[in-house]
Amino acid sequence: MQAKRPSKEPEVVDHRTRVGRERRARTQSRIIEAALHVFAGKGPDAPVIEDFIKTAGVARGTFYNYYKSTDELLEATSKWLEDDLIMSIEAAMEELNDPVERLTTGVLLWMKKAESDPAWCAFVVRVRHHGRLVERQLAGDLRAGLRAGDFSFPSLPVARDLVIGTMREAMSRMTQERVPKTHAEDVARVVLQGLGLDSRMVERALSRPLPKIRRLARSIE
Amino acid sequence: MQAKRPSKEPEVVDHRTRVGRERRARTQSRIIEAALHVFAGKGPDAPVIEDFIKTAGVARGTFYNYYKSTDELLEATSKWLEDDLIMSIEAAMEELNDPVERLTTGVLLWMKKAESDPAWCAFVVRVRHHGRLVERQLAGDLRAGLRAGDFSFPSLPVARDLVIGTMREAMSRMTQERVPKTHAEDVARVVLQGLGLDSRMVERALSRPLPKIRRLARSIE
Amino acid sequence: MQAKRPSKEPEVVDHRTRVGRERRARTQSRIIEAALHVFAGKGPDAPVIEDFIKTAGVARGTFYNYYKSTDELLEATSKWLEDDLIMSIEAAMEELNDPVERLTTGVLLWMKKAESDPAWCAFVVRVRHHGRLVERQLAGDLRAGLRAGDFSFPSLPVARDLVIGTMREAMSRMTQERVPKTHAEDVARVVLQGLGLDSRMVERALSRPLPKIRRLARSIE
Amino acid sequence: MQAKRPSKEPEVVDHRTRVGRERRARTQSRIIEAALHVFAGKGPDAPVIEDFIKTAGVARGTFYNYYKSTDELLEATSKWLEDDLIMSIEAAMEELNDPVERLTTGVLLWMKKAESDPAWCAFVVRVRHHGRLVERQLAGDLRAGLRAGDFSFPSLPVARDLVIGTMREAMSRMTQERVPKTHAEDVARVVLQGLGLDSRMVERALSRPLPKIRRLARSIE
DNA sequence: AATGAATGAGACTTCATTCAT
DNA sequence: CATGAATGAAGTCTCATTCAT
Repeated sequence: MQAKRPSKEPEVVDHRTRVGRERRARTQSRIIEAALHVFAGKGPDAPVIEDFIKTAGVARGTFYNYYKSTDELLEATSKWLEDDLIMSIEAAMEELNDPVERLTTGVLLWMKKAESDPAWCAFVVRVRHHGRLVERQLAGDLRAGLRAGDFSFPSLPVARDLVIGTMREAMSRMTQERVPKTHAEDVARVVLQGLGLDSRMVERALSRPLPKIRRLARSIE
Repeated sequence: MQAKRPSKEPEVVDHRTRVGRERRARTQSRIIEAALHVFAGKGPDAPVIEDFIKTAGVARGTFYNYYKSTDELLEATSKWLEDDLIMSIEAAMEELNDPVERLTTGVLLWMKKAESDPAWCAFVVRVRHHGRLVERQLAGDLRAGLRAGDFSFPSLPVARDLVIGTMREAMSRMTQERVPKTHAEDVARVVLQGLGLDSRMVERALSRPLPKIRRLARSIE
Repeated sequence: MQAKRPSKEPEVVDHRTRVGRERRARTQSRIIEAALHVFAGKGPDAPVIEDFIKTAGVARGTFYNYYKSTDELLEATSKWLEDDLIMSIEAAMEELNDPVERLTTGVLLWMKKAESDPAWCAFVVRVRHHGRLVERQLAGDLRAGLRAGDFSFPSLPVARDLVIGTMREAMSRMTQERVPKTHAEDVARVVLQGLGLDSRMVERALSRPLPKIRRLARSIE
Repeated sequence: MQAKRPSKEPEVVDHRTRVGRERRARTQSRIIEAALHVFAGKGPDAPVIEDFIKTAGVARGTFYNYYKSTDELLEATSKWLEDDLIMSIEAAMEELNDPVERLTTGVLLWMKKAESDPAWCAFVVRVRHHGRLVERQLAGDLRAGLRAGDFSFPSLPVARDLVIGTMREAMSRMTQERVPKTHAEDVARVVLQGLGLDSRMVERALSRPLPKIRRLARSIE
């Protein structure tokens, strides 16, 4: 009650502001989601603005209200995907400590996600994007597993190439042909073998139940 | 002097024709070699005609005397590289029969070539080109090694992903950072491990001397 | 308190209407004042709506509540400036009759105003605006001075070019470099000389005290 | 005769090169000449690429083979005009030494040129372009005339404003209305008066015959 | 009135392709 | 064949204008 100000104004402004912000957020989502599909289908270089706006159903100018170039949009899409990833995979792995278990779980969840979310899979394959976080965690697990004597490989970078490279190719095939149900497991198996894990430990690692992840598929239609 | 050469060519070739033909061959070489570097540097999509003609030092119109589009040039460059590869690696492997030995040798020679020919390496990485021949031979060796009981992996396609993917990543890193002298060997080691080869056999396979190959580096400067 | 003002406005104005009207007037002022600065800085063609609304701190749509185009805004700004000018210079000259005195006073006051109001100066220079009134009065004074035998020049239009042109260039320089305190006087001197005024009369004209003007600087900050 | 080289090639190349260069020069001329008219008509800001290419009769892409922006074209056009000016006016004045004579001649020739070349006149008025050279020469003459005691004005910059400003306004009017035959002379007269030149000297300066100039009108149609 | 997101016409710019020499 | 100027379709980008809230 301290002020007599004609409290109509602030209300109105707030309402308008809120509505505007909501609309803005919705449009931005539509563009990013369109971008995900477009990039997944055509790669990072081929798409033209037309592709995005037609897919998103917005006007040419609207695009530029949000992004100055396709590069910027690519960046934003990658970032968005990474956030999504953190919500699904990274979070689930937080509680795991054993490097072998972590690595196994990581590969399995990643491949499962690729299966359940073809757009995400295609995007990662074509744009060759994977965040810093993934690389850092992978490097940590590899190093720890090596020290613990579980792994046996000649150098960290090459071990990393094995893990990343195999998964990439495996995902690449997923965008082109049907893969068997055991695909994720198969990939994990050769990767663990390649890292020099004892075959009994491979079996044990693969027999453990997977932790639940918050959502496997993104909500975008 | 012009008369004595083994002359697969038809005999009656007057001076002007010969000069023309040689010039033609020379110009085409310049364009292809330029293309190799350009594609290696910018990938398959980004380059524009300007890039090729500037690098090759020819006129705009000259380009179209040889290729109708950058796609056709990419095709030609790939083909040329494949011929080159056959002359260096495939030939050397013709005499080997044991699948483990063949696979080991193949990986090692491939990585050595990548080391000694950065443009080739960059091209393969960026353009993601590798010929049918390579895939076919690889598939054959994997199948044979599996049947022979040397290898142990859950499926042929995944084994292929392991080999190709690991090498690709390893080559990709070669275009960006310096790698140790043992790089080729390191890569071969994790790949063989990943295929389930017994560790003693891995050592034995890696200790064999490499066959000579006709030339490691292409002649273009 | 609201009741007592001289109230040219119609009497029965309820509170809401009055608030609205005041707000309207306030918004319009903000836009016009912003426009003055923007036009002064960028000239009449370069500015875009964005410039005006950002400077005025209003929303895009608000602009169109007042003006349909930047041209209309330019017109309005010019008009506003002219009104301002009448309140400052024209009014002060109403009482003068001698053409030489009027012309001298006009030039001096005009240049003084340019000194004291850089935005106005820049606007006049860049937009090349000066109202009809000024031209008419100038023409009258020139003709009268010529008839009276004080001036001596070959033609009215050329005399007008001398006066207007010299002042414009002098003002243009004021927007770019510092000018001495005597600038206004210096300009008046060469102009009077150019009009063929006898040198003793030039001195006499310049020694007369300037009439006061209502305000030299406009009230906008 | 010194060399046996198959002197066909150099010939051919030379011919082609020469033809190409000639065509290039011709196209560039067409663009510049079009630009002169377009800028003269619309000022420096309003024109769009379309205006130039339509006037010049060249394709859109051709424009960009020569200039990256309308600004660059404006620059080039100004430069070209300046070269033209040097060939017509500056050259004719080289032999004159007396500052009064030089200044009188300069003003007269300039105004004559403006009369005989409306496009040039309009360009100078709208674009407000005049080269450094003109300013420098003008400053020199004003200073010399002041020292010699012929001129009498309060400051060099203001004298310059008088000369430049008066001529600009006079030229501006020439683009809008018809001016009498004596226009050039009239302008010179008030300018000289304004600089404080004694009236008898004004008459004498104006009675001297004008030097011939190489060409008054440019050759472009 | 005021707001600001959305719009699309119209500008700019690139670049593959043609063609006369 | 080689040359490189000219071309114009296809893309990018800006900005005046509309409109629901």
